[in-house]
Amino acid sequence: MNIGKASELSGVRAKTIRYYESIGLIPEPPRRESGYRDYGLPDIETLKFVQRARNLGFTIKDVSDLLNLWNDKNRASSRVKEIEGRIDELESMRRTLIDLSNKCHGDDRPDCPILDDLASSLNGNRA
Amino acid sequence: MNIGKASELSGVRAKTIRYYESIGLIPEPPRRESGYRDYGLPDIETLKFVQRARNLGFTIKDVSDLLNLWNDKNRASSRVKEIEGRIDELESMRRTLIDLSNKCHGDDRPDCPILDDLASSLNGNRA
DNA sequence: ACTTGACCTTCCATTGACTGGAAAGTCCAT
DNA sequence: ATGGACTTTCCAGTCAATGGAAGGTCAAGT
Repeated sequence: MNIGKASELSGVRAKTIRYYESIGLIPEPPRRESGYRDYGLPDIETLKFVQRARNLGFTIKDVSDLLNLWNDKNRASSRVKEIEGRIDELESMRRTLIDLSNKCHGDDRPDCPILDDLASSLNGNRA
Repeated sequence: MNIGKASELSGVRAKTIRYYESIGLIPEPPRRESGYRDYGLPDIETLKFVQRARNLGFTIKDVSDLLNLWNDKNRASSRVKEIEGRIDELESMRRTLIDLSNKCHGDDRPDCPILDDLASSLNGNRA
């Protein structure tokens, strides 16, 4: 598939995919006759993983290490699934906090209702 | 206290503290006769908060919003304590993953013992 | 009083991780 | 065969720091 599709499926901008390739974080995909990059489904998984780790504030170096680990151990250890699950949780909490700050912006009431949303979302994650 | 002490207590580099001040993320502290910045304990709390949020991948803009929220609602809502607790969890998980990738570096065994550490640390967080 | 070394100041340059835009090539539907 | 949406490379700009130079301050030691 073309870079545009890969971008759409992975959630990583085409520009950023090329950048990740340029710094060696992800491997160079094969090219078509035209010179267009050609990605497969495993590449999408890798890109998603990178995306999630970067969103959580890991550096490119960190991600590179995590990626090696993930490639080595993935499909061999079910614990990697746990790591992924945890990353999912981190992400959703992060988003919750961002929503919180966006929606509550300018709302000075000490009992801002978004805090209720947050509370239930947090309970949802924990329970 | 001087910027060095503030840096030590907050975990934010002196350089970065000045930078945060320069972009208006944190207020300008009073100066001594010498021109030295003079910080108090509440400033340390603010810096710690900023530090934690930045480590989790929030942008400066996000942090600025979260900081407002935190200032407004803090000491008024116990739910902010929940947010803080969650941020603590996020941080420790993040560190666990970084340790994982550092320590397992070069270790190809499919049963890398660090994964055991991770598993128990994750269980510790969940239970 | 003077020196030494660790601190502080500002300012400017550089880094890391993108992001935007130009200029040009490719693909495909009308 | 033409228009529009894709793709390519390359170079410049942004954001969030970080490094380093040049110089001022402070407390301790001699």
